[in-house]
Amino acid sequence: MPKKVDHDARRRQMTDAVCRITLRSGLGSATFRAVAAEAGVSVRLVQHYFGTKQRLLEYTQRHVGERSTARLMGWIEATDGSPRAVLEAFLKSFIPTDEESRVAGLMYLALYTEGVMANAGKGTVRRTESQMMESAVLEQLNRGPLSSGVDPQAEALLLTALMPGLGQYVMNETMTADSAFATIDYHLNRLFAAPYGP
Amino acid sequence: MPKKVDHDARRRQMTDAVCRITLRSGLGSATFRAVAAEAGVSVRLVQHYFGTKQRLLEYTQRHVGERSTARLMGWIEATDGSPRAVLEAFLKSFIPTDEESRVAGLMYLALYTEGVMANAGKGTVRRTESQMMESAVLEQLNRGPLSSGVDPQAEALLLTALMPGLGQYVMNETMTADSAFATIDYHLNRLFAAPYGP
DNA sequence: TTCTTTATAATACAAACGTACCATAAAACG
DNA sequence: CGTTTTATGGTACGTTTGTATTATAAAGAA
Repeated sequence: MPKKVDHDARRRQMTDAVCRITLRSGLGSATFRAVAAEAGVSVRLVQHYFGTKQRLLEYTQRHVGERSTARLMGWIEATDGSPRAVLEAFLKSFIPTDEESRVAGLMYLALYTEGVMANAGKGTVRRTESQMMESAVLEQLNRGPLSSGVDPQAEALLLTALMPGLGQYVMNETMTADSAFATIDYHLNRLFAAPYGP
Repeated sequence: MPKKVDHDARRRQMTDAVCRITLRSGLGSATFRAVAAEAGVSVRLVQHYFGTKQRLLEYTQRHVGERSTARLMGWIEATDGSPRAVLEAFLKSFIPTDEESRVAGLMYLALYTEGVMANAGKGTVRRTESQMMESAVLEQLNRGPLSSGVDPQAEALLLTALMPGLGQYVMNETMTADSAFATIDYHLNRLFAAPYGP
């Protein structure tokens, strides 16, 4: 048998190439040939590890998602565990602050758009991610003391819709990451009751 | 000289074809040949009126934008002119409710993504639209009596980032248009002070 | 009518794409 | 050692793309 190789690492090497190319010149430029050249391997090898292009993109999406999740977990574990702090970390993880999170955001936008477009008329869309996000937000909201007049359910929906937009505005430099953070802080301040009463 | 023809109407006929195709099977499927077939004309004619594909997409983006603007103006003129009502109409115009606005939203997403990707590393992005939106929102917020603790500037930023997200969630059927409307109403209620005091 | 300009058409072409096919080297296992 | 399995490479094929080329019909101007 041939030299034993870490398939997952090899795949990651190529999906990383997909990310770099997409970041540089768009998802449409991530062809088999370009990916192979960027990863420093032959075209045949990309075929060997992914077979079809659709699977190449599926793996890319998964890898990007895994990194973002790991990133989020790190942020959350660095908090004191209070509902306000956990929620803040969760929300702020959607704001790109360095190259890695910028790549993740751009890849998500590109792949999400592709998916929405492909299933535009078919009624087959992924709503699991946003639903998971919504329930995670709701869970934290239900823990903490909220200001009067705050509807946790409505706020969870609102925050779930707000975060991608904030992230994208930071990505295309409409606003800085700091002002996105400030916006999150501002809104959370209006949501949570002060420790000594509303 | 040949028969006189309304160039703009002819172009619109073809950009409409681009929209229908994009809605059905993605922007990538909007090739010259597909657009020509969908519009019922020859490929050469599409070339004649747009020359290059980039210009075809530019015109499509402009036409979609014009329709959305007209749609928004109609909504606003149907209000009583109060800051709360104008802002509500403005925000709700981002929620797709019929086929036309659905198309507009999808086209915007597709073309916006294409644009973000193309200029990802170049620092050349269009931030004019969202800045115009932000100042329009701010203008209305500054008119009306706001609840205590509301920062108009921060809220304008927040609403500007929220609307595309809400619109997209309605588009991919994560939520219904009615719950998006309810979310907007809920948030505006927390923003504006009641007529008889906070 | 005749001419000239423009709308429209059919098709050709080079490039790029995803994928299939054929070949080779090397390493684990008997 | 030899065999077999697998990673890897080079390349060819058919399709589709955007665009260029050439040609024709028709309608206003003279």
